Amino acid sequence: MSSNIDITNAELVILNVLWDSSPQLSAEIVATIQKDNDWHERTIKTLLSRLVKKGAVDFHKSGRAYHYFPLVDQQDYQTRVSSSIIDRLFSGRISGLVSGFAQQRDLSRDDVESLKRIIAEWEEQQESGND
Amino acid sequence: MSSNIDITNAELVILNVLWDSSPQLSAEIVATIQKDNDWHERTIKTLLSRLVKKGAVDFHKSGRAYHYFPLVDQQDYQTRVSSSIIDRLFSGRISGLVSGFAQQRDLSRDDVESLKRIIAEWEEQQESGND
DNA sequence: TTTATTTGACTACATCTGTAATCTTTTAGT
DNA sequence: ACTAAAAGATTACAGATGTAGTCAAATAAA
Repeated sequence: MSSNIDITNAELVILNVLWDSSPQLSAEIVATIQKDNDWHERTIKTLLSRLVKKGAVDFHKSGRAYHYFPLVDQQDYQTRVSSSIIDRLFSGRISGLVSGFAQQRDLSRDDVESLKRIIAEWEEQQESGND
Repeated sequence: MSSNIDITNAELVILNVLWDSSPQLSAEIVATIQKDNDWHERTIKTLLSRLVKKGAVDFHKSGRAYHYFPLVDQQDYQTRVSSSIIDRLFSGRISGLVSGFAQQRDLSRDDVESLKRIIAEWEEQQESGND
């Protein structure tokens, strides 16, 4: 329901940093991002501003420092995007996604453990919910 | 490695139709798409042209009829996109995607069966490949 | 208080995307 | 052979996006 905000690929990089830890100063965000991307500081600031303008990020200022934090929930956003991908690319079948992924980039043991747990939970629910 | 072509959301709708069945005449494609979307015929033709221009789709003509077919492999494209999503949204962990999906939109029995099979295959491989 | 500096706000601009209208070519029918 | 119709090719155009430069405001330091 909440926050049907569209986040672009570039903006997502910023959001990921804020989801990882927040609030953060823009200087910190810039530093973090420049470890992996060679984006100009101004570019990062622009993306930050756009995120603020579209309501995905906000800040409170104290003195000259602006502390940024995300307004969109990471889980919400993740499920929204992945649902959309699964629908548009895999006709709504998540197993298609998993099997494709498994073929291309081996699953890790952790992945498999997590998947098992998800399945176990699903099966418990079936027993209680169903007849 | 093959076909690092970028497909936009709108173009993907066209490609899905062609992946479903090909070759198809543009009129057929238009008809199929207009069942679900209310896109103008010209819009659909434009998207088709763009797909041709970027090498994702081709056609052979016989008489006045153009028979379109996809050049990019569906599996390739699926894994490429989903890998990218998993990396950018879930730090490369597919289980995050599955569990988010499972929470929001119940898994089907088929999904669970498929997931089990994928896990079973993975485990077999572990035994043979690993010590 | 004046100034230098830091930080954000505003502006810029080419390319991509969604959405289509018009022009042109080819072919089926007369 | 000519003409109408069908299909694609070309052109259009506003808004989104990636990528930054410049302007302005606020604050810390002198």
